[in-house]
Amino acid sequence: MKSHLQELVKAALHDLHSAGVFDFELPENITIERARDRSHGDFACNIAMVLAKPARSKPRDLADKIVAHLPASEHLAEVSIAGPGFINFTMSPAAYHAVVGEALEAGEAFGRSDVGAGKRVQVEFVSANPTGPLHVGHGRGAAYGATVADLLAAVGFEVHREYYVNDAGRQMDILGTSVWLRYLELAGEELTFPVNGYKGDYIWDIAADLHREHGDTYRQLAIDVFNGIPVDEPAGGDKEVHIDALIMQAKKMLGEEGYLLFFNKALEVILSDIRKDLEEFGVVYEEWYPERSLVSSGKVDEAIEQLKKSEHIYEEKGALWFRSTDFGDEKDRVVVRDNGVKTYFASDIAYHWHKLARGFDRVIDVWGADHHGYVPRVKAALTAMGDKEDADKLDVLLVQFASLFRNGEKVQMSTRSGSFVTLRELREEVGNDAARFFYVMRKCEQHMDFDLDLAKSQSNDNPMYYIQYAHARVCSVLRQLDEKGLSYDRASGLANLQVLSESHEQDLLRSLSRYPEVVETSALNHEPHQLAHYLRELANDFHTYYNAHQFLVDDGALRDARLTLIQAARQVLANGLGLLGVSAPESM
RNA sequence: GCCCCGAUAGCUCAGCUGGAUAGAGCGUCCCCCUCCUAAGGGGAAGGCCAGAGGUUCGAAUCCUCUUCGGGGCACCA
Repeated sequence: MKSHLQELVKAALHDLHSAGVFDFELPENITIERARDRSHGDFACNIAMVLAKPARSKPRDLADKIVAHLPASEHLAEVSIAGPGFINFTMSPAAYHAVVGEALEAGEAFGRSDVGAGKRVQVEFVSANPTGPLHVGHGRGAAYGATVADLLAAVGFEVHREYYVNDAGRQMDILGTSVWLRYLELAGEELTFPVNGYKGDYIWDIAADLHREHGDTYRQLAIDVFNGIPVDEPAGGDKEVHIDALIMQAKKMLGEEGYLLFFNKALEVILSDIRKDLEEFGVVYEEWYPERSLVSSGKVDEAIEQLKKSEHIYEEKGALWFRSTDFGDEKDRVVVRDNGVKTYFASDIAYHWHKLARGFDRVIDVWGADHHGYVPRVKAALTAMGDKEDADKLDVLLVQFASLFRNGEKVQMSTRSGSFVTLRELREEVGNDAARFFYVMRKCEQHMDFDLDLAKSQSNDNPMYYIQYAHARVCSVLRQLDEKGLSYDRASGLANLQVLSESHEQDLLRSLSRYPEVVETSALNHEPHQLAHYLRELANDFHTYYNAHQFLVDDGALRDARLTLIQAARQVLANGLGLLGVSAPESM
């Protein structure tokens, strides 16, 4: 509907332009908005006020001219000029009735569009280090990223969902070493577990597996393992130095093969757990991209070479620095440490550089808001290696923290103790549907209070149940047809939509017609919450209608029309919930 | 100190990228099942859009400053 009106206004403007009324360039985009107030019609256009100045004309006079040049359209019932110079459009009943037919005919495809056709977009999200199970913070990134990706796909983009696996680097070494130490304990050694080691139960599980499979093959005496290792923090030492020394010790005592056994086992177990967790959450990826492959394929070195070519690299205090301040970063960044080890940032530069080389038109990263300081340096690197245009292809969406609330109190989370709330625990407690819905109900830059009790409650307090219930109610009504011995004929329903004269029916039709617009703006703005809010409004329209009128009436034509209308509503509810990764139950 | 995000009804939040009289839900109060699931619906009350300037036909929305929350400022990942 909206795009139709834009075409009409555009045509009128061109008409006026060629008639010589305007001597300036016509605007590319014409804003058409839904009128907030019904008395202003269905849509409003502010173009006359926008162009009043360049046209050296009063807004209302200009509006008069535009209206006079509007092409005729069967979808338009009325056009009027109001207020300071708004052009208000009222759509014809036929325009709304057409939506019902479209929704039923297109089915699951209704609401999809092709505005993104021909464009490839990559969405990278979650990408949590594979050092333990996903926790509730990752959950928000997962739900948000997956929904943004699905929305983009719905409006025609070719979407590539990717998980960057940080399977190289120090954190992974700490993980492998932690598993080995637990293995030693299971083998009967007594030792003091490092403060900085990973302490979760899952580490014990992995160690137990290895001990079962390999017995005491990799056992060493604790006294030997800790011999010469600088003391840990509780003993007055430095926990970082302590753990680094233990890693070196593990590598030395286990040999490359033995060390890799522990390292890879830990990685494999945890990664497959993460993968399973996400799959159960309805989140699937086209690709799991390992950091190790970047290193082994030489892409990290290539990236550093490329940076050197760009002459934004210098050496100082034995380290190699990228002069990111040339591109607006607040300080320069180390790429290769004085010990010759490349930083995580180096991998990340290579990774993002390679992303662009893979030919995506847009690259989206979904990050936790705590990584915001990282954005300027990554963009700086991309600018240095290519140009500003490359850097502009990267969109970093920062997701703020989510706090869980139970019984009105904040649930404390701590990774330190290893007793954090995992995504899996959350899913088991409130269900996948509620988790997916609640995570995207708020826009991503908003801090979120996740109310566990509300997510579980089966009442209209809970917006997800409210929406699902509307869907189930339509299904229930259709089931009653047989029981009541009544018939339904869709063709008759579509042909008789003009009998739907009740205000509740008008409201529902109006809401249904908005759906394609909502999907598009939600997708292009990366704002799934808009869709969530829309669905609540649509469900409200339906419930109100349900309470005010009987659908299974004796009048056949009216019954067919009403059932056709609510089936269109059911389709839109199902499609919208589907895009959010939430099920649309047929009965509740 | 610097950077990012937020501040809208008692509470949790929308507000369609600058539009017409600021909207929902919850909570409070009143009302609606001999009727397709009351897991529902209707109504009332509730606001100096944190504060102060600015930009223009027009500001909750854009800019500056201030105040208060949250997060971040490594040769960690």
